Amino acid sequence: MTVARVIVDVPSRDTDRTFDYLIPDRLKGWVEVGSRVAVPFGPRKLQGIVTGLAEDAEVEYSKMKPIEDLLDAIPPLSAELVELGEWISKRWLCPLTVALQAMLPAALKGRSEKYVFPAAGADWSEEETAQSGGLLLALKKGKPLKLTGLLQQYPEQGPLLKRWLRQGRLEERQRIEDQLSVKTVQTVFPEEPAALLEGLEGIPARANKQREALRYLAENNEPIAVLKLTEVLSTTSSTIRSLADRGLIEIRAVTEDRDPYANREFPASLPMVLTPKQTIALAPIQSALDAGRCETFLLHGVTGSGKTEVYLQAIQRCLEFGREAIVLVPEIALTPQMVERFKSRFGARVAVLHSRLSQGERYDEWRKIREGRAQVAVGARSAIFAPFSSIGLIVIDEEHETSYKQEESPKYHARDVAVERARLHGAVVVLGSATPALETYEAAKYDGSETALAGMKYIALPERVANRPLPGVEIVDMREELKLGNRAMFSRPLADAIRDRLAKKEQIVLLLNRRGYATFVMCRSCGYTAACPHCEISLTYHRGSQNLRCHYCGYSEIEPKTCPSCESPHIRFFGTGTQKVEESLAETFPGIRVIRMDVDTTTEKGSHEKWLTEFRERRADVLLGTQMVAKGLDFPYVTLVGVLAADAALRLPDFRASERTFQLLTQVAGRAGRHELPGEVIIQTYDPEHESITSVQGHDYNGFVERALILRKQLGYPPYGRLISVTFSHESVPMLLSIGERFAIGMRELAASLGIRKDFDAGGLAALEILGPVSSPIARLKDRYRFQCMVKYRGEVDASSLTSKVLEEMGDAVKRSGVQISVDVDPQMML
DNA sequence: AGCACGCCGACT
DNA sequence: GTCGGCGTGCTC
Repeated sequence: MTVARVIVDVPSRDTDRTFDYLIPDRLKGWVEVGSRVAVPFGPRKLQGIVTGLAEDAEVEYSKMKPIEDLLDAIPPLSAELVELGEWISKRWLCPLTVALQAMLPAALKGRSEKYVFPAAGADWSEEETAQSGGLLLALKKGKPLKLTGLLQQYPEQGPLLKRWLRQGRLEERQRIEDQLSVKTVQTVFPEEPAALLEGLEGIPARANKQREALRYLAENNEPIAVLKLTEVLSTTSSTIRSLADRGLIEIRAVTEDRDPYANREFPASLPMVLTPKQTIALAPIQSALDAGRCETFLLHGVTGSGKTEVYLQAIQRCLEFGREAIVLVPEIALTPQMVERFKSRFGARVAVLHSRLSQGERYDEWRKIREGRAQVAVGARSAIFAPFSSIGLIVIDEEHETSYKQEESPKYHARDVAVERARLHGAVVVLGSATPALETYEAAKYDGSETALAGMKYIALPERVANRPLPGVEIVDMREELKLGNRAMFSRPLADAIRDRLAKKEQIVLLLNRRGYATFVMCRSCGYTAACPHCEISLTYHRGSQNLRCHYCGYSEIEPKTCPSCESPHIRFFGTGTQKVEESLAETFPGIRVIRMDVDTTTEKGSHEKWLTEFRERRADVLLGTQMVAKGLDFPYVTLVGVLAADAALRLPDFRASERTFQLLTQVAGRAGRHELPGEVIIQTYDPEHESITSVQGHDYNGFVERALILRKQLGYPPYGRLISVTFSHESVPMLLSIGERFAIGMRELAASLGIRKDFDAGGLAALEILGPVSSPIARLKDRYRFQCMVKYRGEVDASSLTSKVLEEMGDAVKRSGVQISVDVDPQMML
């Protein structure tokens, strides 16, 4: 007898295993690995995913319950994606259901809903019916009604409802419901014109609208949406329905895709002639595709070197073999401009997945992929789970971007998932960047790398297309500016350059590197700084709402007029926000047209695109923003890039701070002079000697990275050592410390018992080290104190499974203590 | 994660 | 006596 192994959708350690269910006869042959099912689980009903079919059950038959329902005719996940999910859950230590859930579009995250029904055989007296004030009548109609809805509609009847439920005269039944279904449109299918004209005779003389409709349909003899038809004829749907009753037309519900790009045209584009360098870069990728070899390439190409065209032609090749391709792009760079390049080349074969689509739109794009109507998926991080069946190529553009690591569970890195998924499909991976992550670069350049990326091939694209030069970079020492008496936000060289571009009607991109430099409030008399009462974080000033807000928990308070501590009126807002820069620009350069892009101006759907279009059409002189102006934009008239506060993020307590700064500066510098007009970059800093800044000047990626790698090796940081951070949080510190200590001791003991000693390799790196517990960089969050342990280990140690073993052993004690534990394997942000 | 079961305090 | 507080344990 076949049973289904099911992972139920309960994200906890206790339930992170399969449960066996009988497959009822009516579902035989339909339930497959990857099927989404509704199953009874204890007293409730849950959604689950079938991860296996087996002949023998793990539990005795009497205990086993049948699957109650199959939620989709075609399984939303393939066996391959289920396998990938299992790999993710092991690699990043999360419950399997969390990994599987991440692969489903939000529309399929079924929720269990409860409905109230009259129980079979129950009846009510007339008096009771009257007493219920209509509630009972509504229930007896048989429509599913939710308890919460009933309470809202009949607020007086709470006690009555409760009594009848308790007496069993009313009962609750659960259903698993999708958050949304396929969109359908009522559509008119007319008969042949001749039949329609014949039908005219049978229509009463006074039914003018029906005649009109018939004549219209005889002339335009094709299916049309009911809504559209009523609009064209300025009539109502009852007219149309009458025609249907006469059998002259048929009305059917037709599924319709919500195409987010429906109103846009994409002129077809043909493959461009590659430069000799591009041809050389493409060759090894193509030969791997031709031979069906499963290989990973790092395509290291400077900004403006034409990486995208290389991707496009590799995809072309992949499609010629009848295989599919996934392209990952950082969310922020997934602009219409980017999408257009893919749509122009591959037309309707492209599906686009990103977070600015509505849930419904995303579901439709997802279905296009699963049903084989699209062969290319372009999207942000989660597009790596696109439900293709035969992937030939996975491209990750700007592979160094931190947004490829998901910060919530499952805390996966799309780059690592891509390599694993490619392995399962025998596909080629291309990682592209002007500033590859150190991990990637090391794996591509050196044999014997121990990272998950080891064995990668390195391809360089060191020149811009058409021999365009990389922009000149000038570094301005802001301390000198101060000495010369310039206390403004803009140094003299930058101000001069801005004036020059305004005169020439060229465009400017200004980057305010604001990470670690948030606008905080400080009293100049006593040094008081406004901090969140729930988190150990300074509050950020928001001018629009005139309040102070905590970016972590959302707490807000009104801006203080005097210092809450010493009552001095000299309380000031420090730091430089984009708003302040905008004001300063307006003062310094009267008449300047500025587009400001930051979280405040781009939250609205579509606003991001709107601003960029406006800038492209040269309706503004300056594009001012944070990180988001640095990524992937390509505007021909931008000839000046200015960076304010280049060093702001350098002092963050994160070993990747200088790598990040270098990458950001190089990327933003790359926005200048990408077309005919040459570009110039001016970087303002208080730390002009810092390597991450000076290296940008010489466009010296390799030099910067080689030096950075030496440092990483000395300190045992990635890519040489690897990290797992384990964060403990609780309202009380002693509890935290005791659990944290137990974890650290548990890890050391387990490692020792397995013969993993704190022995050092040739580079002086310990095989496994447990640091902490120490207070987290964010010491308190939402009223919970936070401590963390860092597991630092060499690649050959399977520290993930050690960690998971120790945490499992501690399970009961942890549960009783109420301490929350969060594990981050390969953390990208140390904050 | 829920949800039931179970064992203790403050009310009709 | 009973309503309801939340500790503990299970879910095929």
